[in-house]
Amino acid sequence: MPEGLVLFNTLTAGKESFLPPEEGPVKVFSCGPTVQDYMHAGHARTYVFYDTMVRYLRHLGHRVEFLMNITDIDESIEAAAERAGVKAADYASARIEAYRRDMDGLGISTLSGFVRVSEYVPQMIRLTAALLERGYAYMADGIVYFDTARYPHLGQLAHQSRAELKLRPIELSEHKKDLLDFSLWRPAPSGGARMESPWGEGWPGWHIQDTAVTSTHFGQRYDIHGGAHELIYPHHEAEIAQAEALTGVRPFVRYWVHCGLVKKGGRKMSKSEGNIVYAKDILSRYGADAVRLYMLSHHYREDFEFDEGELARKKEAYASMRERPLKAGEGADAGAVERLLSRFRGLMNDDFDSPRAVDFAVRLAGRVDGDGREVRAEDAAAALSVISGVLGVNFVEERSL
RNA sequence: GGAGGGGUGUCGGAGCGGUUACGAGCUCGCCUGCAGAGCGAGUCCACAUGGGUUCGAAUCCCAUCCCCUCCUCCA
Repeated sequence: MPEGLVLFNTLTAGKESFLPPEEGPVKVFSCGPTVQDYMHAGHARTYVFYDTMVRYLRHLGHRVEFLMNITDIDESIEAAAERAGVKAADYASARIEAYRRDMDGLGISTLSGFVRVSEYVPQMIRLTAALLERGYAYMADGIVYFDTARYPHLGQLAHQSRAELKLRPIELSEHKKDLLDFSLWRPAPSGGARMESPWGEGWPGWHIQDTAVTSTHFGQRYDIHGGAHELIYPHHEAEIAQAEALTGVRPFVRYWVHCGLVKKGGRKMSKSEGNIVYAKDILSRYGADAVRLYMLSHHYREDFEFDEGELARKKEAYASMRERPLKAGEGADAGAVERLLSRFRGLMNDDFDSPRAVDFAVRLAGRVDGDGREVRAEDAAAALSVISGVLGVNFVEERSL
């Protein structure tokens, strides 16, 4: 087992050793939700994973800033608000509150910022203006487009050439110079809220929203960008193009860490498929510990079928484990505890192998180590107390003061 | 075309170099007025294919075949 954390980087399509930045905290950004509806199990999986990733990085001693955006400007929100007969802004605010409740319910406690993109419109306008000024963008039919022909590295994340990318054109329009160009600013849709800009009242493009948030808080480069792998193209590809065109700093993000999707009925869970299971429902039925245990028992890069029976079994397993809880207390042998934790780290260091780490924790709760050898209750409890903090699952009963 | 994940006994599903995982189903037995539940035993030690490394591979390496997911918006 190689020393230190190794993670899979989509950009290089391979596992790499994680090297922290030369100075300052590890800066982590993950794509957050568009608040058109409540959080579903797929979102929950994603957020639980990145939360765990950040907990683990902190456990390793890194200082981490973890930022997530909330997309609260979107046609789907306007549409949902109209169906509900309320104003879009009110609708978005209510859904954001619901999201915060679900995030809390899931034990996602690592965020240093969970920000609404609508508060970053001035930055989006500034970035768009700068791209226009430097010739990386142009106007056509009232829309400001990013000129992908000017950026030579498009496709680096998806590992595809421009020709291959063109097989899947985005944002169809006859006014674009190139099939691959994407919008930075466009006129407001009818009935939608309007935002002032030098190019008329309108809306920011999707991709510039995240770039505005991260450039504000993280500057020209940051360390880890997360999100599900469905976002690689065009979203993440566009983010890279915008940022690097503007700053010339490559790579814009050092490690791209994409997670897999949750499926239901063989297809990815999504509103349009109509196969959604809401996070709030599984939380109330099974509890945060069981839900996290279930999510983390699948490796983050793996797509998996949402199986409620399996989740129910996790709940039972967790409940029976808690019937005779280990109590964190005195009498632990520091050396033995450290050996157990180093074993745990060995697992997590291999591209965040949470399924095996969870298995290890469950065994430890039964006072058995990874080799099936018995562990003293005091040592197991002390190690589990730390592991609980990393996985966000309570395996021990903390001593009440 | 690209990327990721897989191919294990009837099914589901572990396994990460060396003791039959486990669960479900099925079969038989015990129990029972019958059925079920429960208990016990069994379901011939299975791992996509072909090579290789090794004293030893489902587990590591190479090649091949097949399956699933994702690549408009989307976590």
